[in-house]
Amino acid sequence: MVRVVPTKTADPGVPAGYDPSRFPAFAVTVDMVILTMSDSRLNVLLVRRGVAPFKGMWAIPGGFKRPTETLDEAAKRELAQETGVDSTSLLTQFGAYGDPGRDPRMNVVTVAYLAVLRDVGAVVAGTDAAAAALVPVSQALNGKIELAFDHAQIVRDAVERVRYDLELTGIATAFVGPTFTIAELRAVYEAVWGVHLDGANFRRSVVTEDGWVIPTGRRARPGAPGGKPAELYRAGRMWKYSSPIRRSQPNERGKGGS
Amino acid sequence: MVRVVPTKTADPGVPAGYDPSRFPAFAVTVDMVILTMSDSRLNVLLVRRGVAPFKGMWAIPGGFKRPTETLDEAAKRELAQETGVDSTSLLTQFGAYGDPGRDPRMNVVTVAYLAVLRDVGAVVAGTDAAAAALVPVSQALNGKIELAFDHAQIVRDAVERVRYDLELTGIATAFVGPTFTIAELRAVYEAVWGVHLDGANFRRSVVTEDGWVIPTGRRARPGAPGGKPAELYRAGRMWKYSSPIRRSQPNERGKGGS
DNA sequence: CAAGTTATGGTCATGTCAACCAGAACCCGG
DNA sequence: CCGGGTTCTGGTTGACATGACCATAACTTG
Repeated sequence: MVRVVPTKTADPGVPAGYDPSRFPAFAVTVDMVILTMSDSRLNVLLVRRGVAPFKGMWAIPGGFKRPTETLDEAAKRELAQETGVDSTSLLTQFGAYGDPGRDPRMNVVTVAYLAVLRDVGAVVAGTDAAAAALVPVSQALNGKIELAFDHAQIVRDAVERVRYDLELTGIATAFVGPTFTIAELRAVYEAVWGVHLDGANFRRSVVTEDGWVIPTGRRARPGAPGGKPAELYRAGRMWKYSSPIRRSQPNERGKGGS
Repeated sequence: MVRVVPTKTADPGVPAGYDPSRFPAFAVTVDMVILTMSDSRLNVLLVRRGVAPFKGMWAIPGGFKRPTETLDEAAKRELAQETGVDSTSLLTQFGAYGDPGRDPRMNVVTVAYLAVLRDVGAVVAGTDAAAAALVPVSQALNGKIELAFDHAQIVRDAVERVRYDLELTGIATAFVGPTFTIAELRAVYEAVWGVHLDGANFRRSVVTEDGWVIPTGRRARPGAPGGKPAELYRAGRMWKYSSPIRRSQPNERGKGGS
């Protein structure tokens, strides 16, 4: 089954029939999937294209990588350009897309980044409404809103990635504000996973995972329907791979996307 | 904290100061980290570079992406070219690398793929020993073997990725032959994670996860030191995210990488 | 003040998993 | 051929995690 192909193994980077000095030229772009929570739903930041191709259509923000910067730097620059947020920690590269013809103008390979932010409603409100908007990911994924290029697939992959990261890392705190209640944190899981979690059990899991959330002495004011005021926490360390809350299908009523 | 940046949001893909029709040109390559198990160690396939830059140094195989093919197709083509193996299922894209200066010749962005194969010793044996080799990843990562470009980092990231995938997917069966014993499968986990797992408990976890391994009636012949002949299995379906064996630090003596 | 709502704390039953033990089936050396 | 060593296989047990559920606290509105 494993055969030997002796030719070319000694010269990586040069496919047969190609002159090493003449390589196909590509444009490299960095595209950002900026996710946020608004009214208990997962939203993505979209911009309306002002130039051809796909002029007037919605797309995720992005831009050309410059030869003098790294991919991460390009992503950070784009994020700051779009939202004014300057934080590198919550930027995650999650995929590269290079299908031929994905950009009708030229050969473009794009590197996709995922950014998780707390409510960026201020950006949309302050900007020309036609230029940028936060839309629920459900609308962007079911075709309600048609996206330019292959951006629908990119958003789909980003959401899938954040679903995993929610379980494997402490990324959930990036969705909420600098101080938050356990219920707000639970709303993140419920929105992203599309499930319903028991409040009491969720709380126990979160507070026993020590170092993740840190209690501030204060309490939040209850909402309209009243209720006991919730304790306020702030984010502690984000760990890699320690799994605070686990996704499970057997119980926990809800959709539980399998 | 969130400020409005009205300029340019309507025109994604065009950084300030750049003419849209004149974008920086990059070469796009696809590099492969081909991992395999040899004598209970995790190995990576390296090739010796025959041309400048880094001529004579070890590197991971790769090549230019062609404008007419997708990234996945380019990876599949490269894998077949290097090993003769033609299987797309075990190819995973895991990262893109575009630091300025990573290739002294020109601006190159590379998309890295991970391939997990059962022993490809035949490939190396059939090739000129100077042209290709299987080396333990430990040697490639601790600097014992110096790699060209930023390939050391790419290999490091690939190993980290496979450590995760081992827990989250059924990729472990890709390391072993078409039929295998539970002990061989356990050796994969032990080598990749650097831990020691209890044989009895491992077996129970594997066989209860139904559909993953399928018993063939046959048994393997014991090795030199004897022992009860082990039952032979073949790989069943590979699932996504169902976690057969879990990584844990508290017990299971060994290094148990944290 | 009563009813409704949310947050928080606790109990309990179940399931999972690591640790451990025992027997089965092979090897080798004497 | 027999006994010790080794590996594989199956079973038991105890600690712990987790889901389901109940009770109380502390707020809201009417």
